[in-house]
Parts: sequence; structure tokens; C-alpha cells
Amino acid sequence: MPQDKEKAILKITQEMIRRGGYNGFSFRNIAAAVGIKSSSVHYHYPTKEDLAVAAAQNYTNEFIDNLGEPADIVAQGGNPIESYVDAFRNVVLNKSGMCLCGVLAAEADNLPERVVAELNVFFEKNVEWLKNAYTAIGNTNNIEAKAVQTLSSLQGALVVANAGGNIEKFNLSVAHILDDTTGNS
Amino acid sequence: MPQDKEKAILKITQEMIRRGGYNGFSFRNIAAAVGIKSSSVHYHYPTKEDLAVAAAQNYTNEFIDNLGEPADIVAQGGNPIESYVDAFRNVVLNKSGMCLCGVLAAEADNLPERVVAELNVFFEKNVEWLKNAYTAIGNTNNIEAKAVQTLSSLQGALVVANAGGNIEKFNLSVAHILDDTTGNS
DNA sequence: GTCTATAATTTGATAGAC
DNA sequence: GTCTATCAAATTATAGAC
Repeated sequence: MPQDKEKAILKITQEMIRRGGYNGFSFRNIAAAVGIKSSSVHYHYPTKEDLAVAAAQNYTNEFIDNLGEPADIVAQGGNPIESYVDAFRNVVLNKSGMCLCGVLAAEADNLPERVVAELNVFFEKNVEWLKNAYTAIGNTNNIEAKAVQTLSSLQGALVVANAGGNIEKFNLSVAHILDDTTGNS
Repeated sequence: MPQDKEKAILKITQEMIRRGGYNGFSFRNIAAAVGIKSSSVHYHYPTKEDLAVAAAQNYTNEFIDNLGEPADIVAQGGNPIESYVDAFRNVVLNKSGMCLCGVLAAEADNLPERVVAELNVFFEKNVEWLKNAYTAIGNTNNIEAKAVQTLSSLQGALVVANAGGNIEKFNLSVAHILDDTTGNS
């Protein structure tokens, strides 16, 4: 199965970026983890930039897909903002490192522009999802601000949790987000 | 003046880390920027870990010193939380990249442990400062949670601003922080 | 698609002269 | 304290055989 190797490359690349950023992975590291040689990795992704762009795209699509549709969550009696916070909480609980686009965003000044462009796609799609989520729960005041605040609070909570590495600090950081979903403040 | 070179090394190292993280600087890069050779940088800081530790310590001390004392700010009619938000806003306005300890925290899993230890010092000192600040303005409910939330929100606001790079998004991200300093919610 | 082999560059680090 | 010279290792990337 030819495309399995390509998927394996993408998966391990994502994991490595989430722990060490753009310089946290190398063609040889990835090759060793997948069980092939570095030249074979280059066959699938000619340059490091290509590989990072593909990893960011794949991460973004998986992340958004995994969230589901805000309207569906509400229809099933759930709170989409709670779902969103849980998605980030699971990053800490599963010890998956950082949000791939969060860690790359921190290094953006030293990254190829095509990679930075993908980061913007991630952030735009997340703001869009959150705006739909706040709309879906009838929280319609200052939607844009609420969406950006929730996104940045969670990115920051991951940063803080990743330094000290405990879930309690993460939970403290995000407690205020859900307070906002019961009223319309 | 011998110690001037050492200070110059520390300064340029901080700048480079803030733009590219731990792998955003090299002994040769720094040497070139300071106007000496890489072996001279090694004389002042034997290993890369040593240099990163010194840069983190220096950054933390300068950052906290620059904030001043919360009680003094209140005594002069100011709002220390506003001062704190401004300190982060200036990072974006001055295009200084990221918070040095924020970008390193994102890469923590791939960093020498002595560097990670310094990150924890930064975060602890900041939480302490914020607790004093909330106390100084008479906002005494859930001080620990408020401090951690403000810190992580600002770290996240820098991450988001650093990807897209505009001050409007930063301002949107942090708007809610000051809303909290007028009441006691 | 994967391999061997290798090129070209960069990196952290050290020895020893001045 | 700074220099020249150098080392060993790692990195991105390519050529060509199978």
C-alpha cells in the first residue's frame, strides 16, 4: 500500500512539530520513525517546507473535522464551546505537546512564508467555527471578539501548561471561557 | 569595557530566540551580530544551554523590573492590570516577536531541562505579580484563577498576533481582561 | 518507491596562539 | 578576551541504481 507510508510520514511529522516546532523534526528522524530512508521521505515531500505545509494542512483539516458542526452539537443537547475547550484540554491530557499551529505561530518570523500562510488558514477556520458556535448557542453579542478571545485564551493555556505541564493550570486558565456561555455578557 | 560584549551577546540572543525559538539562534549568528567570532561567544557562555539559560534569566528579570510594583502603580492612580496588558501590547507594537519564555515554552519538550526550569521561574513570577496586582485593586475573588487566566490569555494573544501579525487581533483578544478590573466578578 | 552514496552547508564545541 | 584553525556531527537535498 503506497499511500500508507505517506500518511505515516505526515503523522510522525505532526507529532514532532508539536513537540519541537519547525526544527523539532528532520528528514532522518522521520525516516527512522517510519522505517525508511531520508531520501524516500524527499520522494514524497521534496523540501522541508513542502512537508511542513502538508503537515499543517493535514492538522488543520483533522482538527476542524474532529470538532463537528456547532449546530449539530446543539441539536444533540451539547455545548459547542465546551466541545471546543475539550479539544484543547485533550491535547494536555494526552500529552500531545502543543497545538501544531500554535507552536509554529510562535516561530513565524523564521518560517517559510508558505508555512505561515497555512497557519493563517488554521486561525481563520477556528475563528469561523467559534463564531458559528456562539451563534448556535444564542450568544450573539460581540461574536468576533468572543471567538478571538476564546481561541487565544486556549492557545495561551497550552503554552502555560506546556511549560509546567499540569492539567490543573490548564483548567484554571480556561475556567472563565465557559462562564460566558450561560449568559450573554 | 569587557562586560559590554557579554551584554551585547545576551541582548542579541534574546532577540533571536524571540523570533525563532531555541533553534532561531546559533553561535555564529550571534557572533556576527555582535562583531566577534563564535569562539569568543563560547568563552562567555560555554554551551548553547548556558546561553539560553542566561538569556531567559535576563529576560525574566528585565520583564518583571519593567512592570514596577502593583502597589506603586495604584498609588499613582494607575491600574496595574492595564500596565500588564500594555507590556504585552508593546511586544506587538514594537514588533519584538514573541515573549521569550512563551516561545520557549511551546518547544519545552525538546529543550534542556535547565532552560525549562527558567521558564517556570518566569511563569511563577508573573502569576505572583498578577496576584499582587489584583489584590492591589481590591479584586480579591479567585485571585489565583484570575492571575493564571490573564497570563495565559496574553500569551495566547501574542501567539495569534504573531501568526497574522496585526495589533487589531491582539486588542480584540485582550479586551475582556480589562472588563474584569472595574468590578469584582 | 526505495535504496546507496554523496554533496554542500551549518552547527556546537575545542585547542592553542596572541 | 579574542583570534585562527579545526573537528565531528547533523542537516537539507540530489543523482542514479534497482
